[in-house]
Amino acid sequence: MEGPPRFAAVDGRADLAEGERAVLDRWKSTDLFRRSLELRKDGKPYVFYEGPPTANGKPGIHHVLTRSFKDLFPRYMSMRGYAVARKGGWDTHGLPVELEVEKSLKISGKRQIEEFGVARFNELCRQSVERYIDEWEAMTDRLGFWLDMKHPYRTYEGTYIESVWWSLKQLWDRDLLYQGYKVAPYCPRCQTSLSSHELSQGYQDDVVDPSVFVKFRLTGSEDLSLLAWTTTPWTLPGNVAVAVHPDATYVEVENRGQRLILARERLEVLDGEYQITAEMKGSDLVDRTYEPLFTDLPPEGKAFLVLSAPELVSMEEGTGIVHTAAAYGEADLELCLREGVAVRHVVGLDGRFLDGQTRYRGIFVKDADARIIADLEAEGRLYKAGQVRHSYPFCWRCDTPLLYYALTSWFIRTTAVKERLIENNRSVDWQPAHVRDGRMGNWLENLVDWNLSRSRYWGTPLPIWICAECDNRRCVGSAAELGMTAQDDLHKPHIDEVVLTCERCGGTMRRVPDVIDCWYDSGAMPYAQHHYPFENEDLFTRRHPADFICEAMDQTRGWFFSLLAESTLLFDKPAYRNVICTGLVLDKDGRKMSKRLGNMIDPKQTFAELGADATRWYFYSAVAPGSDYRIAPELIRDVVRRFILTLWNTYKFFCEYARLDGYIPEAAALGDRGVTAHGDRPELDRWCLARLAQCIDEVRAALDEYDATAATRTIELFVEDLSKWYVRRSRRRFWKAADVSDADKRSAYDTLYTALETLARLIAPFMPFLAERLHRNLSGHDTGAAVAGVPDSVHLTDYPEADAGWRDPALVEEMARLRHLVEDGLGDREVAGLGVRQPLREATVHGRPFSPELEAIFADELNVKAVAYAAHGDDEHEGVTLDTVITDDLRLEGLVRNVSRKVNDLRKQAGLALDDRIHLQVEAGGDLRRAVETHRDHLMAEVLATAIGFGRAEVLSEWSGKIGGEPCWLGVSR
RNA sequence: GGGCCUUUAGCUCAGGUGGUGAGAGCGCACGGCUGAUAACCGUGAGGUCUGUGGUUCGAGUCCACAAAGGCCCA
Repeated sequence: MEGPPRFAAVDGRADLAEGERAVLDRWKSTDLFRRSLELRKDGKPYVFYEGPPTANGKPGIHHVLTRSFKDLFPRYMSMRGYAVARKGGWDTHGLPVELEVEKSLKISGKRQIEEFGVARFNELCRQSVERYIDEWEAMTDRLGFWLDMKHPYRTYEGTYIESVWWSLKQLWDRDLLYQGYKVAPYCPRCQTSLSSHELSQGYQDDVVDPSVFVKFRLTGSEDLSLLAWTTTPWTLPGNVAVAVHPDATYVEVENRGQRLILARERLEVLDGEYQITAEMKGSDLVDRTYEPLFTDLPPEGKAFLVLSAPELVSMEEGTGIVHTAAAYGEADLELCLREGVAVRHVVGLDGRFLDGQTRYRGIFVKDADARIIADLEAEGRLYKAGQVRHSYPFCWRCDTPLLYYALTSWFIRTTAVKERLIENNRSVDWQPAHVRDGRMGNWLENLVDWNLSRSRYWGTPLPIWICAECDNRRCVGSAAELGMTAQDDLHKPHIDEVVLTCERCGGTMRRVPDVIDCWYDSGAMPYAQHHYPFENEDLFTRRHPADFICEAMDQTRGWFFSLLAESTLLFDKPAYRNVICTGLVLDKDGRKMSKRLGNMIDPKQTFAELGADATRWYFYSAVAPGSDYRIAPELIRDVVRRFILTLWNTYKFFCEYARLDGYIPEAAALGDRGVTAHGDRPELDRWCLARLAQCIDEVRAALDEYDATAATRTIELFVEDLSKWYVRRSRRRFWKAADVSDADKRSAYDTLYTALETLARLIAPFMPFLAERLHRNLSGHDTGAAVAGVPDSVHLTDYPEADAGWRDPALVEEMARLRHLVEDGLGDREVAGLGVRQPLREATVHGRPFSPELEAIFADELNVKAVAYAAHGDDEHEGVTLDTVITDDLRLEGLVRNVSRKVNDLRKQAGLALDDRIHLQVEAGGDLRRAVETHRDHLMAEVLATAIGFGRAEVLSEWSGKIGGEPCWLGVSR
């Protein structure tokens, strides 16, 4: 013994969850997160952006998934010496928040919100977004995710809104912000458009609607008409064009005295006999004009002509000629805007025809269908009318049939920078890689202008004021322009009371009542979280773009896009360089988690039962990023058993023996003996360090490529090798009764210590708690014996770097060969029916000779006295053959080994300590007695006996039975 | 309707640029070993690599189509 134990005793049970809580307490009481930031504050910045969640719902296991990755890389880079600020943030605006509040107030719709009072309503929204903030913080904390939640950005703060206003003003000044039309599903009773989420709730099947075939008479021809089909006759007064497929074949037919044009593929819609009189391409029809069906509200500008629209024309139904009402169909509007065709409404916001539409003025559109059909019939414009059953959307609140209706909206001209967006996206490293040109790339290729405005209440107000007199428009880029500051409440309804004077005519300017899409808020976080450009210009410049972000796959069109778009529009840069998209979290059967199926996993429970480390490790190692995660408690439990406990037990093994022997790792503490020089270590130890070096190299390479899966699997393999080969092969070196100054024992300690100490740092970013426990004890902090300068936390250390002297690929390969040959030999033993306890004379390796040290390992594994080699050709498989002749000597050795095995069992049963010495009593006859006598010294050493007596005696623990066919009694006492 | 992803052993997953008999862990069966750790070692059973075509001397891998499931967008 060299002194008091340097290492604290290690519990047999790892008790992971309890250990994690203790580590958390220590982190808190020693202010560790702050200290870790302080330590690296002069390092090169590594920029991480936190994608803000909305805290109006409880955090789920899928949030744990992304947060695990969000923690990993900042921790890794911090250990690499980078300064990694990690500012938390909350997304606070938006329709989901409003809907939650509506629900809690038991009100619904804009009218009722206005009656309730927008000021009170928005105040409730503000409170509601923090409802679950405690749970979010608790989850984040318990996971070990180091994120500054004390100084988060919130998208509702005045400073944040002001930065957003600044950015919109930038766009305004460059003519990238404009007012236009957008067709949306619209409820005329609630007088609001619906989001796609609301829309999907309101579909009804088997809705009966009219099916109408209408004749559009070509200009300059008495009786030749284009035949078109629609299920919404009320949109016919709004008709401005018809669309054809330019590549399809169209025919002119005579049918029941009428001359019609339709697609050849759609002739089946005709009733009765017909005769084809001409054939043409769709493109031949383009630009032909026709006579309008209704003339009482003529559009101003180009209208009533045939347009080419391959995306609009289906050959599955209808006639191949599509009636186009610009204001009442999304694709219709897009087409008309593209072709410069006039867009005008014939229906008001209440769903009734406008006064100008004299024939149907004031009639609700759906009620006008029958009259319109009758009028067309009377005027000879109807080919036929019937009914169809199809699914049609209704308002989920009031069951009113929804209208597709063009509303005034404000747009960002994202299409103007489409090429830059595509280029910037191409510079991003996506994980998984296919997202870049797949999901994201395709989205960008089909980019449309960003519909920015929402006619709602709880959001960043659109900072545009319009003069009531002269229609002059002004975009405001700061609070100061309004005589306000960022500390004022810039939300509705207060902001709506701010009236400006028109610079042009002196008239009154009022704000457009809309708020903006909350996705724009989230995409503004790189600059708005720092109140740029009003403050922190330097800070923003250094922290843009981000080096790393991570969110779930569904953010492609969400945050991933809003970040990229704003960064490109404002700064012509990508917003992030590396991004990990995680897949979904599914249950074990691949089903989505839902309350209904009862297959939800509560993170709190998982943490309490299995720990955050195991959960994190599962997410890193289970599948490649981007794939879906199937998750169940037993899968995480498997991580504990297979990996964590293996590591824990190796660590425990080391500490137990190191305490017994008084081992101290530091060279300085050992005077002139020092740590074992690399060249003096046995080959097994050099192999262990070579594997360690290989592991470090691979882990660093994987993390540098943001491949957590490869990194964790590499570590798993190393821990397996360490425990199941290095420790297994080295056990006797630790327990042999030699002083720790014994060079071989010292080398074993030095090697295992190095492996474990390095592993603690290697796993620190992945499993911050377990790593901390290992580090604190191995560094001596748990016993107060730490050497000066060794950090009290693993998270203040540097990430491991492989020692060049350790690398030895040839040795790694040679050991792998040895282990394969051992397998082969053990297989042979089984076939021969010879247990491994029975020594054999010789094994013959058909292959290259081993070095003497490896040969000894090989011989010991196979329990053979000697190893011979036989030549074999290069193309043959290497193999082992055994000499299975058992001599008398060999048989006696086998018997002794059986005795020592039994005695060690008795020691364990008697509860003796590892280093307790015993007195052994043996009663046996014949060969067995002879064997014990012959190998007396060997046996005593094996079982730590100070004496062997023959015959029965009073003992602590005893056994009787047969060994090698001979009756035998064994007893152990102190 | 469009885009993308997934499909390999009972389960969870690996299988760069196509190359001799398709892998790991868990589970199962058998055996061995153990002061070897909620163990360990060995052997074995278990696969039409979702299907159908194609390219090729050769396809789990490349191409096309199809099926099932998933995500996003219409």
